[in-house]
Amino acid sequence: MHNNQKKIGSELNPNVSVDCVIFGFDLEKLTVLVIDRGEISAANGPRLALPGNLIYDNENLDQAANRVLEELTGLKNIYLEQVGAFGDPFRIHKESDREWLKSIRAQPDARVITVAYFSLVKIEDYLPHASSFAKNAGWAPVNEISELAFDHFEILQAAKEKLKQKIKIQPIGFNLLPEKFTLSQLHRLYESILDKPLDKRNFRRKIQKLNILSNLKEKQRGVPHKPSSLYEFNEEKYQELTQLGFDNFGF
Amino acid sequence: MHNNQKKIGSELNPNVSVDCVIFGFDLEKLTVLVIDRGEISAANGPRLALPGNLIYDNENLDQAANRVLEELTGLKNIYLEQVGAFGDPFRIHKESDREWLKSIRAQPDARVITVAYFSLVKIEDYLPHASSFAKNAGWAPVNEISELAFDHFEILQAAKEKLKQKIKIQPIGFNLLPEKFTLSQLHRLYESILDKPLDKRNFRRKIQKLNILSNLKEKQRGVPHKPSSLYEFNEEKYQELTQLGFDNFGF
DNA sequence: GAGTCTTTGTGTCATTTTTACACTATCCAA
DNA sequence: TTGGATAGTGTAAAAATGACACAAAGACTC
Repeated sequence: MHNNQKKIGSELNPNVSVDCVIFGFDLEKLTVLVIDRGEISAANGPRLALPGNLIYDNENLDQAANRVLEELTGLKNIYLEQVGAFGDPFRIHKESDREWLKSIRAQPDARVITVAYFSLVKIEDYLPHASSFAKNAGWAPVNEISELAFDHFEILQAAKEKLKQKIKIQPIGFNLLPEKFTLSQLHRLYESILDKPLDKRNFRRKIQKLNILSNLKEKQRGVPHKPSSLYEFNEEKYQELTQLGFDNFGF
Repeated sequence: MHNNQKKIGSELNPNVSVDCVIFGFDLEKLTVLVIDRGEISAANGPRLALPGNLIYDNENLDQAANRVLEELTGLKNIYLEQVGAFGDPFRIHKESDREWLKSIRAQPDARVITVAYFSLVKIEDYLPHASSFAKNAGWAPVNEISELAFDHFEILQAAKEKLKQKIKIQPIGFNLLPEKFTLSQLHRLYESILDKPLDKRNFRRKIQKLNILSNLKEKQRGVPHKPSSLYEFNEEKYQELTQLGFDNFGF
C-alpha cells in the first residue's frame, strides 16, 4: 500500500487513541520515552506524558501504534505488544491536562478510550534531539517516574507488569540490547525488569542452558577491568526452541 | 449511586463496545456462553456470536463489561478480566454480519473498536432459558466452536489463551466450580483449560501442597463408584499465600 | 613494573521439584 | 456376588534450584 493512499478518506477517530510505552535500556537501568509538555499546564500538573495519538478510521490498532512510534522515533519493525484498553470516562479530565488537550485536539472534550502498547527499542537506535523532530522527547529511568499526565502513570505500571510477565516466558529482552552484548548486561537487564537481584552464576547457567546465544569469539575492548565475551542472540536456535514448546524461563 | 442516576445524561458511544467471553464448566468440558442470532444473516454467516454491546459514555470499560454480563445473565460480582482491544477497521463489515447490525444498532456502519473481557461463571448459577430474558443464549463447548460472528472467534481464542496463562499463576479456576467440588472435577477443569492431560497423582500432590483447599468431611452421594471427598476453596489460606508472593502453579 | 581497582567467569553440594508409573478401596447396580 | 467405575495413594530417578567464594584479566596510577 502506498503511503499517501493510506490517508485517502481517512479521518481521525475522536474517541479512540493509542499510547505507547517505549522501553529502552541504557545498560544500567530500564528507561521509557516520555514527552515533555513544557509549562503549558495551567494547574501545574505533571510535565511528562507518554507519546500517543488518536487513531485514523482506516487503520487498525497495531498500525496506529506503529505509526505513533515511527512518527516519534523514525523506527520501523519494532517489537510492539498490546497492554490493554483504558477507558475511564474521566481519564483526561484533570484540569492540568485539559489546557494541553485544547492545544492539540480538535475536540478536546470528547471521551477518549485509549489502547496502550509497549515496545522495546535498542536505545542506541534512538537518541532524542539528535535525529527526531520531537525535540521534547527523552529517555527517563522508569523507576524515577512518579507521575505522568492523564492516566499515563497507571498505563506505565501496567506495561511494566506486562513486560515482567512476558520476559519470563519469551526472551524478548534482546530487543533492548545492542546486537552484541555481554552476559552481565543481559543480567542487569533482567534484574531491572524483574526489579530484584538474581544470582550471577545461577542466571548465567540458566540462560546458557537455553542455548539461544552465540558466543562471538570477541571481547570487549577498552574497559578498565577484565573484558567480557560478547554474545549475540541466535534467532534460529530460538525458533527451534519455541517449536518444541517451552513456556518459561523460571525467573 | 442509584441505578437511574447512572443513566442521566448517558449516551451510547457509537465507536466502542465490549464483548464478553463468559466461560463455564459443565464438569466435563469448558463451555462458553453464546448468542444465537437465528436465521437473520442474509449471507448465511455464523449464527453464533459473543454477547456484547456498545458502552455508555459515562461508564468505564469494566463497568460496561459487568453491565453486559448482568443484562444477559442477571449475575453480579463475577470474576472478570480484560483480554484486550480489537480494532480492525473491517471487523464488522462481513456481509453476513451487517444485516444483523442493522437490526440492533442505530449506526450500523460506524467503526467500532471492541474491548474483550473474559469472565468465569459457575454454570449452575446461570441456566439459560430457565431464568433469563435472553431466550437465545446458551452454553456451547469451547472446543466445538469453529466460527463466530465478526471477529469473535479470534476474540475467543485470545480469551482462551489468557485464561490458560492466568490459571497457571492464580487459582481462579474455583470460580468455575460449585462451592463444593471433588479433586477429580478440579483435575478435569485444569485439563480442559490447559488442553492437555495432567498426571492424576502429580496434580493432586501439587494442588494439595498449595494448601488452599479445605477438605469438608463429606462425601459424594449416589455415584455408582467409590465416592469422592468434597473440598471447598479456602479464601483465607489463599490470601496468606498471595501475601507471601507466589507466582505460579507450574502446570 | 608493581600494586590497586574493577569486573569477569567458573563449580559444587544440598535441597526441592518434577516426572513416570500401578494397584487397592469403595460404592452402585445387576 | 460379581462387575463396573472412579477414588485414592507412594516411590524412586532425574532435573532444577539456591546458596556460596575465589582466581583471572585488563586498565590505571605512581
